[in-house]
Amino acid sequence: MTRKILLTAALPYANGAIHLGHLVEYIQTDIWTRFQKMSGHECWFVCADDTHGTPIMLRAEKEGITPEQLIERVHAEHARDFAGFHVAFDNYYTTHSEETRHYSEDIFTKLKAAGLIEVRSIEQYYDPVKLMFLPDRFIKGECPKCGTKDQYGDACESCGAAYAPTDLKNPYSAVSGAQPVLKSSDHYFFKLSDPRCQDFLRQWTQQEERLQPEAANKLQEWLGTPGENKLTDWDISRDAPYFGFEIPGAPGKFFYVWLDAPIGYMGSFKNFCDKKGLDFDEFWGKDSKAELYHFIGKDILYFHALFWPAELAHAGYRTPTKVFAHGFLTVDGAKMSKSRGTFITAESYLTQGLNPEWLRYYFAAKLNGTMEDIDLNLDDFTQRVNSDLIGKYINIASRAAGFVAKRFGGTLLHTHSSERFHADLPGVSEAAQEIAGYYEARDTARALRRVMALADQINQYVDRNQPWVLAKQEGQEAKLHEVCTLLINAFRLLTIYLKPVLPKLAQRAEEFLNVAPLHWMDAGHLLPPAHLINGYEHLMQRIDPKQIDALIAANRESLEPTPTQAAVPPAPTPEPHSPQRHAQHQQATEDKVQAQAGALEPTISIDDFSKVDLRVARIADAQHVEGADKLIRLTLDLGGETRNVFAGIKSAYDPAQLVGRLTVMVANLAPRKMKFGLSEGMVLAASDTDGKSPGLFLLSPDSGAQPGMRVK
RNA sequence: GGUGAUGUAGCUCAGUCGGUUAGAGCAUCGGAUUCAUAAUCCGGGGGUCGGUGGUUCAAGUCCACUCAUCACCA
Repeated sequence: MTRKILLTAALPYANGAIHLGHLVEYIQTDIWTRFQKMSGHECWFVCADDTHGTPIMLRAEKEGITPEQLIERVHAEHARDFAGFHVAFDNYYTTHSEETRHYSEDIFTKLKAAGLIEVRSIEQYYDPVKLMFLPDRFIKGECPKCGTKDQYGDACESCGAAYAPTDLKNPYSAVSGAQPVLKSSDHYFFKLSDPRCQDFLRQWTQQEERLQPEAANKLQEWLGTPGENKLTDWDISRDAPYFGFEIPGAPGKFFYVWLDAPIGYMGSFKNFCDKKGLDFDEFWGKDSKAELYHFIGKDILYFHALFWPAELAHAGYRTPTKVFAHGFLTVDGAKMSKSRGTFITAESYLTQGLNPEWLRYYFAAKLNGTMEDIDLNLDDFTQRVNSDLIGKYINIASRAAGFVAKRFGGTLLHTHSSERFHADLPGVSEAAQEIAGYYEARDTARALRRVMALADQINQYVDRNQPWVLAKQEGQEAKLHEVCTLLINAFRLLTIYLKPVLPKLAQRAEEFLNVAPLHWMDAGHLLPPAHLINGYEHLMQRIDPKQIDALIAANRESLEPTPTQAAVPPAPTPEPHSPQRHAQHQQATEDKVQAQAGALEPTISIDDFSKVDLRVARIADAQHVEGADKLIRLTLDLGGETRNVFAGIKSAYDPAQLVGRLTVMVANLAPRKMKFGLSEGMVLAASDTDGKSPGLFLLSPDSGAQPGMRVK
């Protein structure tokens, strides 16, 4: 029976490069798609760039381009990276499309008609300089719990406390540095707390095989017991300025990016239907019989297993058949790290000349359909790929091909060899069904273990029959021909089993075997008698450990700010939103630790330190410097003495907001003549050591300090 | 802090309903082999199954506690 299947992978955010962490998901989904297509089902795999939200808007602004230009450029980069790893989407679209707008408005309107949308006034931090409301991740300040400075508005990276941005002490805007003010505004909410949603989700999430058991547990936790009403309403609007879709009938209000992101699945598929002449409603209509699967990272389970099905169900659409969540990727047992060179982008992997199918194979060998994290162990990666793919699988073709070409003119045995095959290599063709079951269950690790066990069995067969001995013996021609024919057939079967994982290699193998593209069904028969194969060319190179070293080195080097990067400071870490954001967040935390621990200056004595005369200074005046890009002219009051200092802090501070505040300066620094005048000292400010993380932060003494006090 | 997971050989992982002496691949050591781009085959060594306690005729598996790691807490 032909199934109708629609698959999605999570939408990557149009604000950064695809990296190895992303690829876990796209490769996993691609393997499943290819398996279903090979099995003869009607299967479509759609995805899109997730293009809306504050981070995109600000990033474009910093680059001096429009958001549309930014997302178009990133779309091309993403599409290139995915193609490079043989991730074969049927449609790779964008959420910034008329289709996605249409379904966003449609779903919103229907939810509103159902009484599930409510307008409520909420108070939020507002940046008075930038004239915009600030998302949590764009407000920084001191952790209300442990006092650590420069923490984001949602959680403390030092003590792990979670809180509201309004809880932060001494908050400031990560966009302008200004102190935010509280301002109220009307927001639209999706009433997830409505009994209809709670009841629906309680039933939907616990349905058999809807979610993985671990995920269902997690949902149970979020939902609470019946009557507990743990779900709260979801804020789905954002105020202008915002890059996204304006809400119909609500000027200046936009759909929150997380509302239209999953709707982008529909938008992409609608766009595909229009190009292909497919019936959209057959897949998304309320009574659709088609299967709909979302592959996601475990971090966005909340959105896909709560908001999304609740929205769909109450807007008159079908809900997902299943949601498959996977874990995160670690490299050598640790979070990906730029300083260690393990934050590896898809692009660098490819430009370093590594074969994408190595990674596809390794990920597949690790993925088992659960939410567990998977580790890319670089030594294991090298050994496993070399041993499994080259030593075991490809070697089978290589061992037989020479004899077939030299002794039999490339022709296989002229008689049917099926009986002999099943007797000498029992189970090799029968394993097709078992392996298919593992693929279906997304347990590719088990599927590949099974395939490699078959490869071992086949290599043992070679050693038992010693074709190189037969080749030298009189009258053993027929036996040699038979052994080689069996081997070529065995190789063909393994190629079928590996094809979802290794599409490109399988294609080359098909050329060698001189056969049409292989389908799963083809495992049911062998090559015909007297089949002619082509000359063997080595199908895949081994991984040279030096290539891995070079890859790590290249990704470590990329930390050095290039001219382009220096001109375009990266945006603050955006709101948690997608696997990519999660990874960025991980990496930011990790690098902070690395910078502190790794890049310290050599030890100095207390006497050395005493030579630096640090003083508390009051900023008496601050002025823009005509003709200077980075400088602000500060007049510093040292309690009786004033100094003129040029500080390179224009990127982070507005002169007006500096006047009156206290800071710390080096009072005995040799005066320096600058283009704009004499600078008599320097003020102290913190910034990221590698210039990668944004922001520049002037030091301030605690209250009570007076201008002129010595800092020691 | 609460919750959900994970912890088995040097590394990466299997281990079903509790049931023989806990398995595989890789790595390592010894041997064989030379068709195959040093690829293959045979064999050996390597484990207090995170820890403690309990249930049981029997625990990697079930229970309690505990330690470590990861994630989530909208």
